[in-house]
Amino acid sequence: MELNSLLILLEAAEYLERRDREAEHGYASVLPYSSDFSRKKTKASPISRKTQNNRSSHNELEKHRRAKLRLYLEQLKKLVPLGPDSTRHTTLSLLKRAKMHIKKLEEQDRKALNVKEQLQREHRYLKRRLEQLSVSGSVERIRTDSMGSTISTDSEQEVDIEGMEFTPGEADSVDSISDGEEDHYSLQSSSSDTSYTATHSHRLQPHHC
DNA sequence: GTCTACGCAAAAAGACGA
DNA sequence: TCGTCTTTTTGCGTAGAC
Repeated sequence: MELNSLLILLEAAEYLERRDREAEHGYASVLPYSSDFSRKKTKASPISRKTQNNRSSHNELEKHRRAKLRLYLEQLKKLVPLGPDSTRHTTLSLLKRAKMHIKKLEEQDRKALNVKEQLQREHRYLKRRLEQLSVSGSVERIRTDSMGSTISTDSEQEVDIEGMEFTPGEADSVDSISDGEEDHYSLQSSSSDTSYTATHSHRLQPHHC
């Protein structure tokens, strides 16, 4: 359905709601034509054939307009979950439901956006850490090579995880991400030459800039 | 300024369930 | 029968074309 039509229908719903509310409270409804509340139909005077033709064509147009409205309402009915009590729906109840449905979808959208941003932040942080680790890993390798040491291997990298902080939310999401991948964050030396063992099971605590 | 087309709202009439 | 909702008819306002 066209967005414009939906918006029109929602405006109509709000207008009807407002009118109902105000009727309950006993004050005049807000009409688009605020200066012309007392627009009454005058008794028809004898009318010419031309006027009659105009009237009937106008009636016909009005019929088309209502048919279009009905069509939009039918289309809207297919889009809006009506629930089990879908025996009888008035135009007003359908429009109210549509309004609620749209609000619900907007809320879902907002939440999904938050999660997405959170994951993007985590991704950026982990990428940075990976770069840092690969840089410090090669520096360490160069250092140990020049000293002739055999302590460091490719799988042995000291990870500086001090001073890294996650917010509770981020920590949780890291938890969920690293489930079953605990050894990504727990590095253990397996050097056979020495008894050196470095186990880091600390929770990662990144700083946020 | 007039004409025309269009849309909206009010009132009346019709339909329908409790 | 009464209340509520929908449909029909009609008058009015407004924008655009001329």
